[in-house]
Amino acid sequence: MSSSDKYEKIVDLAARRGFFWPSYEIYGGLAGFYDLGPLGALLKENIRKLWLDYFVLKHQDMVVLIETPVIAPEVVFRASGHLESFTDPIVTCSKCGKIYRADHLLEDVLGVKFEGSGPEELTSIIRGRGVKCPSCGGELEDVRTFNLLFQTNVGPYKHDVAYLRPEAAQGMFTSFKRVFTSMRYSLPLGIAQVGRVARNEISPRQGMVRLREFTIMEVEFFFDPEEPGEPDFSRFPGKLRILTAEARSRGLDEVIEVKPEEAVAEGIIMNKWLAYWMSVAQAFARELGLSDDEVLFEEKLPEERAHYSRQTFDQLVSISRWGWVEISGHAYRTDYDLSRHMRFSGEDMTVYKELKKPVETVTRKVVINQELLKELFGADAPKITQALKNLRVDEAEKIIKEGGTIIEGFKIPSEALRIEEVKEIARGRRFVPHVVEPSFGAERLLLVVLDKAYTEESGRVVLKLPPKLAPYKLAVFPLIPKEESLKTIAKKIYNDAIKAGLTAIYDENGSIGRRYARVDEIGVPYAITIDYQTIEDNTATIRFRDTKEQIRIKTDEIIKWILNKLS
RNA sequence: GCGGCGGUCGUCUAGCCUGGUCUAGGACGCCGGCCUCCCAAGCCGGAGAUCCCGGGUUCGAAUCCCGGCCGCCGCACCA
Repeated sequence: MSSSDKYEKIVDLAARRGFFWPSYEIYGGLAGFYDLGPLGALLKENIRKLWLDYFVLKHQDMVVLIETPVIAPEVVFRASGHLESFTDPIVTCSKCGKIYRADHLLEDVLGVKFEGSGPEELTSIIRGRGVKCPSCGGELEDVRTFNLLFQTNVGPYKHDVAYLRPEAAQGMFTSFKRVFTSMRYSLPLGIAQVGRVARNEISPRQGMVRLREFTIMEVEFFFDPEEPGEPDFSRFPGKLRILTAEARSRGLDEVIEVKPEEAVAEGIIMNKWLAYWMSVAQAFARELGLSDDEVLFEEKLPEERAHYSRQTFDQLVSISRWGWVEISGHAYRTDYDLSRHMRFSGEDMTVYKELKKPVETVTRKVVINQELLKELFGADAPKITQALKNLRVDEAEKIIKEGGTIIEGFKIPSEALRIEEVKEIARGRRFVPHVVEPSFGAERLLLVVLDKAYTEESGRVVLKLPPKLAPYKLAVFPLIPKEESLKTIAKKIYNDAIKAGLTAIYDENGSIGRRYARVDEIGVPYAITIDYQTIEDNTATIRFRDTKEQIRIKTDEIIKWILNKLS
């Protein structure tokens, strides 16, 4: 089975059995949009729960979950930098149809920087300099902007422009103060969110891998850059496989294996919290059915990084058809976002931290002898004071040493200035927290999970999903459906399973083999069969999806047994 | 966005070149019945197709032509 075949089969299975399919199919579909079916919705929910466990609940002493809107006013994305950095000026060749980044094209041709120029400006430069398509020499069309943000309006007035968020992060930044105060002012603090985001990709292909609307699972982790605290690396042990930007820029694909704390010590990962959350991401991937050697952290090159990031690692996983696919991004966003929101909103986003010991600092200050100036210059004194006010200590010292100076035609004696030492006691300090961000795409994880779980056994599909992720946990079958007593017992077990909070399937249709095959195909890990022996001794068989083995167990212990297996 | 190829029951497909015999055939799956105490068994019956959408040519279009949508491949794009 080739890699492409396998992908085709997964997509086929997904549509046939109800994991996912292209949206709006009855109207011909819409590129970049997918529906999740009954099984897909359950699977995604289980992935979300697992993520929540790893990134929030296991860290609930420092990470909290919030929810913010999908739509945000324009100013948020002006502050975040997305309106600038998410908008590309592009120009199309009217002859061959090739599309170029207009500013990059002009940079290449004319050797001058044009970043930040508007489309009209760029168009007139193209016309004025007679720039042609570098590929075919054809005439270029007018420059247009392409923005990956989806635009909309709030309320009836067209000028109230708003955008659909391309990441959940901005909600965490704009509500940082609220969350921080409600969490009693403690750092480090992670704010997590699961939500829909939208990116107007120019040309989404790759099916479920690149969507125009998807679910992001994100943590913005805030910490004090000077005293970041110590992550407990022993919680998620193991090595990370890293492909550094340095190696990539030299054209190498040497993957190094290091413990996260060593990667920090060796300067490979810039920040210890960034490294810590990467180790959590690795452990999370393991639970999704990925072995450590199937996961790779690729450091992005400076030109590949988002505008807000100082260092970024993509967590890559190899799947059939598409090869290495990014399942999460790990960015060191520094204080970029909070500082920008401070500037645009005027809100103080700094955090106050008391020093363990107040620090006494001695600073030297320039003191102006106002009395003397008044005496000497009378009404002109304020003008001179104004001029002297901005002197630095070293400049004032020089004037004193040189016995005075001349300002605006007035001779200033050295006695007009003196240097004083001032003691200041600092009890705390204010700073803008720094942020590292682990960010996952839920639908991609769903595809990765299916890809890893998909197997075929003599022409039959067996979806070997980790039981925790399986949409349905058990199936219950009466061996001989026309036998009422078997049906009654089977239905009772099915109802007990539902009462216990499990997802279960009851099926009495077709031969037993067919029923097993049906549930294997959708990854049900345990199948319970009620046979004549059940009537005699109250035992039923549990059949395992992956091994086809069966064990016998008391019917009233089945639910407990399964719950135990899933915990 | 550009170029190439493609789109027929849930799925895979026959038919398209060479228009009518297509009220669109088959297989698998699905549903009902019979049979069967354990891995897609068999038999009987049934439901299921806007032939991707729109327009054109023609007496007549799944079939030929044009436009669109969607998918795949290449180029471009992908913070």
